[in-house]
Amino acid sequence: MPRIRHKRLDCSPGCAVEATLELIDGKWKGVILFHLLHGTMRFNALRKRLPTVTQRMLTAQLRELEQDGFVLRTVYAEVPPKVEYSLTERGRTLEPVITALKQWGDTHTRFGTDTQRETEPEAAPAGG
Amino acid sequence: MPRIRHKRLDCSPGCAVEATLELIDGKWKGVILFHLLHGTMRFNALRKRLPTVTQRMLTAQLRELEQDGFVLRTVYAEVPPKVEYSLTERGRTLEPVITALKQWGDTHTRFGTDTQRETEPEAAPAGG
DNA sequence: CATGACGGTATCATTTCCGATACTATGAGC
DNA sequence: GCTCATAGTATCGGAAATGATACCGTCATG
Repeated sequence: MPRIRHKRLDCSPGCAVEATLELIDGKWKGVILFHLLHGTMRFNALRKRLPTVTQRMLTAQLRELEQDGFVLRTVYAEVPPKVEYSLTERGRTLEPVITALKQWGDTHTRFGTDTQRETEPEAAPAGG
Repeated sequence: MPRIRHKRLDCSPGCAVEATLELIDGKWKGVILFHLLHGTMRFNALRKRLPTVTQRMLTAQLRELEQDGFVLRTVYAEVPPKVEYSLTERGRTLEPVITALKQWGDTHTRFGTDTQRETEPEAAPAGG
């Protein structure tokens, strides 16, 4: 259970902030939750949304999210395998949080573009 | 700069979510921001609010927050030293985010009590 | 001189995170 | 038998985060 970072959340009232942060932290959870907010997705569909995540990591994050009761994992007895991920009711309660996170990012970071404009020289680090 | 976790935020629209998360992540940033929302605080005052944080960590988190433009560090030329931390305007823009985090925590975790009150047998799945 | 208060900094060791790669299982198609 | 597709799992190694502890600098007090 690598998700436990605080043995004791001794942080007075602000504690609730940390408690929440701890649950949705983890490098990919935020985005996963965000995508799942829009509907059920299969494992590989999720992977396509997260181009740089490894299979191992995606699985790990999904498991933790499942453990925390945020996502539901549905396995279909088919071949090839089919596994769907969706939010539980508890997972949906995170919507305002994810939304706040998204909105802030949209307004205050350079990632606030839903529709990538190809006319923008985004990442163009001179390689030499 | 230890706070960079994603080399590339290739996560489609949800990217903004991660971008924001990255800035307020860091084990203590959330709580620090929360406390600073209520007003300027001195270093040791902050420490008292975070009983389990080490001096080293608190300093580190504060520096990152400062680097990211969220907090303002004011040093007074006195002895013994006096350093005050307060939110910048940019820092205040995080208020809705912190609030959403706090509210979710208040409602869905056992830390939702300003005045410790364990009369709430929260539905704890994964009973370990 | 020694101690205390305040706010740090430096160093060391451990824990945890995360990526790369390889292996598993099954039915379809050739 | 070989390859493809899907969804994982197992193992190894390097990087980053975090904790513990000791040391720094200054003025006041005794």
